[in-house]
Amino acid sequence: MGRHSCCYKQKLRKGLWSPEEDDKLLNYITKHGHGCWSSVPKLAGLQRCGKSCRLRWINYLRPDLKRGPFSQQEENLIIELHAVLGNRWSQIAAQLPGRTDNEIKNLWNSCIKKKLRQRGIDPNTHKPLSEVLDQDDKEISKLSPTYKSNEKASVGSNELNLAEAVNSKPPAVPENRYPVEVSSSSKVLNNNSNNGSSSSSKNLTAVNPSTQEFFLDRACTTSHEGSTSSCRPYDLVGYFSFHQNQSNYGSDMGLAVNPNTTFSFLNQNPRSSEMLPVDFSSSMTPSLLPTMSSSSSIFTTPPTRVKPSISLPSDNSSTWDSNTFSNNGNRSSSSNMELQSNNNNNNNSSNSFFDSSAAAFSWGLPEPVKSDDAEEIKWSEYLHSPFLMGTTATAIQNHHQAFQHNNTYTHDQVKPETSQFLSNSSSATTTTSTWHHQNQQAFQASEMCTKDLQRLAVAFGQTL
DNA sequence: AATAAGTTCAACCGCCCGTAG
DNA sequence: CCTACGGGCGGTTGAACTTAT
Repeated sequence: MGRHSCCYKQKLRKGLWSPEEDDKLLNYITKHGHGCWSSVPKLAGLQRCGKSCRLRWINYLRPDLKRGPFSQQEENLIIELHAVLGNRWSQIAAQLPGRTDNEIKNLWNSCIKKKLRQRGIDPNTHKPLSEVLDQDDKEISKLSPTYKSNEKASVGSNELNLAEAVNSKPPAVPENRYPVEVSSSSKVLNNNSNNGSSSSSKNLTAVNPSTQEFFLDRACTTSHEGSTSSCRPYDLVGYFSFHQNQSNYGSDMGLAVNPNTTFSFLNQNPRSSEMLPVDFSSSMTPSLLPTMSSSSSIFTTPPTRVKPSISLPSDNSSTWDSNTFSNNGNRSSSSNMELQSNNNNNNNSSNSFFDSSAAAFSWGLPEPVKSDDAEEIKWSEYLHSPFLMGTTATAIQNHHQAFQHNNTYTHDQVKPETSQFLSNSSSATTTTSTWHHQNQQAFQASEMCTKDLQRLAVAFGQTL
C-alpha cells in the first residue's frame, strides 16, 4: 500500500517530544534557523524526521505562539472564517496570530462544532440543521432506495447524526428563527425604541431564558437608498456574543469595505484546484452597505461602529441606551446599518456599542421591510456577499496591518521564517502581546487604507 | 476508590504541489 | 517531459487528562 513514513524508514523516534529534544531543536533553530527541514534533525542531533521537527517547531516551539484558551472573539472569528474558508485551517490560522492551524482544527473539532450543533447550526454548512436535513432528504430522495439507505447512514456517520443533532437542539426554537447566543441575564429589549419607531422589535421575537437565546426573524430585509434586499440575520454572520473582559480583539467592531476596491479572497493553498475565488466587489456593496467607511474594521478599530438594530443589554449596569438600539427608528433609512464614525472609544461611554457584558449582535442587522419582491439571500450568496466579505476582509486587513507594524511578519510570510524570529527576537514577544496594542496600530494604519488594501489584495494573490 | 466514558490536543499519516535536476 | 524530493496541508489517531458513575 502506501509508502512508509520517513520515521519508519529511518527508524527514527516518534511520539511525544521530551524536554531535551525540545531544547535541542530550539537551540539549533535559534542559532541557525531551520533551513532545510530534512537536515535539521541530523544537525540538531535529533533522532527525528524533518517533518516531525517542523511540526514541533510550528505547533509548539515557535516563540510567537500564543498560549492559553481561545477567547470568545477568537472563536467567533474562527466561525466566521470557517464559513468562508471551510476547513482551510492554515488560512484561518493566518488570521489568528499566535494560533496554529492544528490548534484551531482541534478547537473546531472538539469544541466549536459541538457548540454550533447545540445552537441548531450545521458546522459544515453553517446553515440551520433543519435546512441541512431538508436538503439532505431531498437529495437522498432522488437516489435509488438501495443507495438511499446506505448513503443516509454515511451522511450521518460523518460525526454526529444530524437527526440526532436536530433533536438535541433547543425545543423552543421556532423553525424559522435563528438563535443568537447572548450571555446570562439578558433581557428582551424589543420595546427599547423610545422614539415610537417599530425599529428592532420586529426582529427580536423570542427569548428563551433557559437557553439564553433569542431569536430573530429568519428573513429580514435591508433597505438602503431605495434598494431593498432581504437577508437572514443568521446568514449574515451567524451569531456573535461578546463578553466583558474578553477583549483581545478590541472592544469594538465595525465594517469596512473600500467602495472603490475590488479584491478577492484567494486561497493561498498551492493546490490550484482549491482556489477560492470569493470576490467582494465594490459594485455589490451599496445595496448592503449603506454607509461605507474606508478605515473601519471588524474587531479592531475603535472609531467605526455598526449599530445593531437588535441588541440586548446584559444587566442593569449595562450602558446600552435607546440610541444604541433604535437607530433613530428610521427603518427605511441607511441608519439600519449605519456605520458611524465615532472616535469615542471610551468603554464607559453610554454609546459604546460593546460596553455590555454581553450583546447579541446582528451585524447591523437590517430591520424587516415588507417587500413581496424581496428574496432571501441564499447561503452561498452570503458567503460571497460583500457584507461578510467586507467584515472578514477588513479583519484580515487589520490583523495584517497589526502584524506589519509589529515587524513580525506579513501575509506573504505567514509561516514565519526563523530568520525573522532571530532578527526580531523582541518583536516575537511583541506578537504575543495583547490585541489592544495591535488594534491601536491597526487603526493608525487604517489611514493608509487604499495602500493597505492593495497590499492585502496582493497578499491574497490579486493585483488591483 | 475504581472504572468507564468523554474530552483534549500533540503528533503522525498520507496526499498534493512546487521545484530542482 | 519525467522523476524525486521537500514542504505544507487536512484528516486522523491515540495518549493523557477530566468527568461521571
